[in-house]
Amino acid sequence: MLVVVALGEETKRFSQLHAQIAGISKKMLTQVLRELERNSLDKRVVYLVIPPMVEYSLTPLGLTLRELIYALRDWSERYIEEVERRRTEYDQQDKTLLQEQIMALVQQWTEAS
Amino acid sequence: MLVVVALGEETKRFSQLHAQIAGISKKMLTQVLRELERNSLDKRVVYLVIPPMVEYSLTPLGLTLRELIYALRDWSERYIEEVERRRTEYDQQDKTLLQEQIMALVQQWTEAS
DNA sequence: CCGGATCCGGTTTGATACTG
DNA sequence: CAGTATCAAACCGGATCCGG
Repeated sequence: MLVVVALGEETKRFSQLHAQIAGISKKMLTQVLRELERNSLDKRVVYLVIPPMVEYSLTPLGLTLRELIYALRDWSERYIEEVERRRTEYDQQDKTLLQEQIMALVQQWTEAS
Repeated sequence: MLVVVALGEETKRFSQLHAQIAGISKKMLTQVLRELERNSLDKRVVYLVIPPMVEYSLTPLGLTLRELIYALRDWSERYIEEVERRRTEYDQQDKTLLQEQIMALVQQWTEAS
């Protein structure tokens, strides 16, 4: 998905994509690009020069999918803060419950001794 | 994702969801539902009865996400055939190449002997 | 009925080195 | 530059048993 976003409107080279997508390995990038190509979502053009040059671009089909991915990205950007806030609450709630359970155990122990 | 679609508009019980989503294990369903709950995308209501009864429903936030998921589902339904057709072509192309390579090897071998 | 806990094989991934 | 090859490590996801 990030790959489709990274491709954007333009044709890009392998190393450009690799630099643009933080933390992806060459292996994974290759794998994803090949799979997209297989599904005809992107196009791969190899120039027979030295050093090698390979360009990737979205197909018309890929472009239609990109719109949806943009919508997802916008949703994330809009709600990411709320989700993270809620998640923190949820996790702390768990922590509170755990504390209560521990306190209960301590109490039982003190009563028993 | 399928879980969000399955939840739809209504409140549903665990076993309903489990029956509705083909091939998901209880473990996975539980895991997904808990993660969604953690991100406040669904709500979990436990009734303290025997046998247990647990109901799940989408939160307002979850409802906004559901719209996007519907869009993705529609995209899939619309283009799935094209993608599969292209994929088949792509794979057969590979097979053809492989055959050519094998033929070339056979030729070399027959020439050598 | 709705899970939690544990084990366990298979897939995926990262790291590293290498190549035309 | 744009990958491929190989191996170890991490991460699932399923199967099974248990428990309120």
